[in-house]
Amino acid sequence: MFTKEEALNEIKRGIAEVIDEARIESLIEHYLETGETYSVKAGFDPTAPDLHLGHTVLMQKLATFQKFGGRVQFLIGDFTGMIGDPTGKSATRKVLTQEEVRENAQTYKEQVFKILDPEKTEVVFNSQWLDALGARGIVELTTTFNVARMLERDDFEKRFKSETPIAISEFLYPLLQGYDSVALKSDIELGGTDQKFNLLMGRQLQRTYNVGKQQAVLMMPLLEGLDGVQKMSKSLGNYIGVTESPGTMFGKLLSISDDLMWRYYELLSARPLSNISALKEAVQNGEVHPKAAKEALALEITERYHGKEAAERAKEEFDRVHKKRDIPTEMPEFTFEGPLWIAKLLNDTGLEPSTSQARRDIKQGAVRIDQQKVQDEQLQLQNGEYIVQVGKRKFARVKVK
RNA sequence: GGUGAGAUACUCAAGCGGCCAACGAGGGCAGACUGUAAAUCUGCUGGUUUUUACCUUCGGAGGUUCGAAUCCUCCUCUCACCA
Repeated sequence: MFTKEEALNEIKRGIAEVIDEARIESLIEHYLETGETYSVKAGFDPTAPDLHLGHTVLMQKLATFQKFGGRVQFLIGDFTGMIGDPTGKSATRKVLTQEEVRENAQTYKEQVFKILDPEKTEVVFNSQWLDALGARGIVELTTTFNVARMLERDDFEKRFKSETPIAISEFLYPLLQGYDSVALKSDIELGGTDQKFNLLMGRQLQRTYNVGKQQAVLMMPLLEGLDGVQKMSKSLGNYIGVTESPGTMFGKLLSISDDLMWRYYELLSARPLSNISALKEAVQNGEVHPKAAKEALALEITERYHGKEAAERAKEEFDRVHKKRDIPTEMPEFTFEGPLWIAKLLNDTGLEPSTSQARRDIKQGAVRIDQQKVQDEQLQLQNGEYIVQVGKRKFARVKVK
């Protein structure tokens, strides 16, 4: 079992903001006394899920709640997805078919249950109750709120002042998301900091609709990407996707800076806080090498998505290439007709984007054949098998006939 | 609707008739150093085996000129101010 303090510490770990902490406290107290669980809601977009570690921060927090008596309401916003959360960028959204929503939900489940306990998770779709709401229900819902309050939302306010159009449907989004909390009678809702307005709406509506309780709200920060500065996102290329290969995942995790490592420990690791602070201390006074700490993190995360064996193989492979300066066991293979100019070969194998770039790298001593630096940029490869390498990471096995 | 400013390589940003494949910064790649990194130092960063050369690039289309990213005309788009 656990103590209330333990639970609260883990729950508050890494969070950006909490509203109504007292309520969370009493929910946990109640659970400890009576064993009665409570519900924790989090909503997700039904568009194609391409999850990266940034998304998993929220999942991790949900998993924490599951450890401490929480029941997760994993909400897929298939109805609200039609509107799209109003960021002001894209006004209209493609409406997904039933089929697509189901497929995406399936993908979510596959990825999400690597973190969440399926026994304590309920997957729900908001079309279930929002469809039933009907025109009458929606009109009623809109009477509970007024435009002035709606315009308090940051992005609405900005857009209104700058006279950027706001569709009426966009006003509906926060209301509908809030109504989800009414329908689900959630005790707690989790979301990103950007969701604050919507999350509070849930609280407000629960009171208006006399649900008999008001949800506490917990907001998670956005995870920094590999560069340690900007938020992790696919478009910035600083992400680690949960479906990436074990080798790639391990390598990327190991390449983050030491500072960022602690942030990742805080937000992504399943280790208890006490364990992490002990580790941090050990690193600070030199007992544990920072690299060892980073390896442990990389192993933990890689293992979560690919299993223990694959994670360990990824580590061995990484050590082989980087520590021993050896060559990897597997690499792409090519066969060409010889004789072949080295720069052309580099270009043809995709190791270099152009022969010009290849020449530049040869000049710099970045290109190796069978571990030997290439000096002559005019080098012609004759028949044989070679292992060609550019920089530290790019390899290919080449057969010349 | 009117007036003014602008559109340059991945991004920002110089250049304002030849010395421009285009200053500089960021990013990226590579080398050294390491712990794999980070920090630091160095090099490179349109393409092409004619590599002290050639070809294609400076919003688009034309034009002036021996020669244009730079000047002229039209077009498209962005921003600012006025109404």
